Amino acid sequence: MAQKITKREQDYSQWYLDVVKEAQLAEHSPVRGCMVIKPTGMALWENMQQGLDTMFKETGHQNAYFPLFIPKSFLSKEAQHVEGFAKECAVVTHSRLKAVDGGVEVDPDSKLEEELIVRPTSETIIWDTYRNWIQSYRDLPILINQWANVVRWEMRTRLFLRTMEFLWQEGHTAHATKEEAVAETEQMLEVYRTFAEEYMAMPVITGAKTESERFAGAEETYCIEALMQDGKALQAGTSHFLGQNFAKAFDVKFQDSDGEHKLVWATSWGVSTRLIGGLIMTHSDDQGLVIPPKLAPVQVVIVPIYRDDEQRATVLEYGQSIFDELKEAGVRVKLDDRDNYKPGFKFAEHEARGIPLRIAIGPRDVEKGNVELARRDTLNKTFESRDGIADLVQELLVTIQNDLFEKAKNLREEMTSHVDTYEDFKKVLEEKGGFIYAHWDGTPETEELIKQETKATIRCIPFGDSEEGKCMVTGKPSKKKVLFAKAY
RNA sequence: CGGGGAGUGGCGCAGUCCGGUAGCGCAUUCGCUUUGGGAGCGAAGGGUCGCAGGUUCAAAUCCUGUCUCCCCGACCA
Repeated sequence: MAQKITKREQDYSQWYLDVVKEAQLAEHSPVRGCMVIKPTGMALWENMQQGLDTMFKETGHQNAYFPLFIPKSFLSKEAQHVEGFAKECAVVTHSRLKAVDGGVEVDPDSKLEEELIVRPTSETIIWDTYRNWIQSYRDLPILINQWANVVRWEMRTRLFLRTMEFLWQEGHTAHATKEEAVAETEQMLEVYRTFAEEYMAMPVITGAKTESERFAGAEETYCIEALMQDGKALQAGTSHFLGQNFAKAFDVKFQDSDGEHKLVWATSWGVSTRLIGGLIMTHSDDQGLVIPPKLAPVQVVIVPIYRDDEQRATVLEYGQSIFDELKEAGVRVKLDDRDNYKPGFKFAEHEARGIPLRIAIGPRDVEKGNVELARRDTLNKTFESRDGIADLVQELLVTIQNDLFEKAKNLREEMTSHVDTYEDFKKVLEEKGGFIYAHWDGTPETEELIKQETKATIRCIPFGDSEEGKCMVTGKPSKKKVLFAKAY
C-alpha cells in the first residue's frame, strides 16, 4: 500500500503537514504565511464555530462586527498593548495603484493622511466605540463577540498553528465592577475548557499565565493548555481580565447608581483556527486525520462494493436505504457512490480525512442483511446487522467521542511528570518531554533563565490544589507547582 | 534576521556539472477489462523551464541581477 503520510516517529512536522494535505483541510497560498482553507477544513471550522457560538449565546453574548482597519493612532493609546503588537502589524499606507507599462505600482499621490493598521486584535477599535455606547451603569454589561480574521506579521508560519492571517473569535466585554469582569473572564475560560474537552475531545489544563506570558495590556491572562502527541504544549485559548487599562486609554466611564463617574472594567477572550491544529495533533495517526464525531463534517460514510451493473444497482439501493435511515436519525452521512474509484482507494481516502465511521456494503451483506462497520479511531472492523443500524451508529458515535477523550487524557497523564530538582527537570525534558510540574520562585528572572537554558516555558500557573515547596532553581519558597513544557 | 533547501505540464520530480528536438511518475480525458484495502492495458491532451538582462549559430543548462516559497533557529495565538 502506498503510504502518502510520513510516519509520526519518523518526522513529526512532516507528518503534520501530510495529514493536513491528505485530509484536504488546507494548503499553502501564493501569499507567504497565508493558507487557503479548503471546503473540508472550513466545514470543520464551521462546526467548531457553531459549537462555540451556541455556548457564547447561552452565556448572554451577542455577535457584532467591527472594522478590519484600525487608525494607527488607536494603537498608541495603551502602552503595553502597543509594545506587544507593534512589531507584527500590517500597515496600509496608500489607497490605490496606477498602471505603469504593463504592470502596476503604488500611486505615490494616494498616500494616506493617517495610516491604517490591519487589526492584529480589536481591543482598540472596540473600546473606542464603547466610549460612545456607555454613559450609565444601565448600559452595562456589554457582552459582545466578533467572528473575524486578524493579521499578525509572523516570522515563521505553520498551517493552522501559526499563519499570518487567521480566523478567530474575540469576545470583548465591559463591566461596572471588577468582580463581574473577573467572573466573566473565568466563565469564558470555562466555556473554552468545556468546548475543548466535550467537543474536541482534547483535555486541557486551565490556569493563569505568568506576567511575562500575559496578553499585552492585560492584568491577568487565563488559558487552556493542551498537550500534543509529540510532547509539546499548545496554548489553545485565552481569556483576559483587562482591568481598567483600556477604559483609561480610551476614556470610557459610566455614571454609577451612586452618582459617581467610574472607569469601566474589561475582558477579552479568543480562540482561533489554531484549534484545528490542536485537534489534528491530539487525535490523528499515521493513517491520517481523526476527527471526534461531534465536530466531523461527515460522521458516517457508506462505501458500496460491487462487480457489475446489476450488483451496483442492488448494493446502491441497499446503501441508499441505510443512508436515508441514518439521515432521518440526524446523522451526518454520505453515500460514496463514485464509480471511478475502487473500494480500497475510498477506504484509504476516508481514513485520511478522518471520517469517524465507515459502513461498507457488498452483495454478500445485502444477501445476509449485514453491514461492515469500521471505526476510524481504532481501525477495528465488525459485521453488524442492518436492522437497528441507526441506533448502533448513534451509540458508536458517542462511544468514539468518549474514547478519543479518554485516550488523549491517558496519553497526557503518561506524558506528565512532577520533578523537584532542576537536574530532573532537564532530564525529563530531554528524554520524555511533555508537561512537567515543578516549583518556581515566582520571579521573571528565574522563568527567563529556565527558558534560555531549556527552551521550556511556564505554560500556566494551574488552578486548584496548592502544595508548598522550594523553587527547583533558586531554592526560594514556592506556593505551588507550575506547569512547564516546550510549546508550539 | 541567521542557517539549509527548492523554483521545469495540475501535483511530485529528473534533466543543469559537460549548451544541441523538454522527459518521467501521479493526476486528467476516451476506450476496454476491473471493483471486499490505494486496479490493469491501450490511446490522447497539457509546459514562453520563477522573473529580467547578458554570452552564444544555439540556453532549462553558462554569467549577472532579482523575486518567491518551504524547512530549522530567535519572536509569537
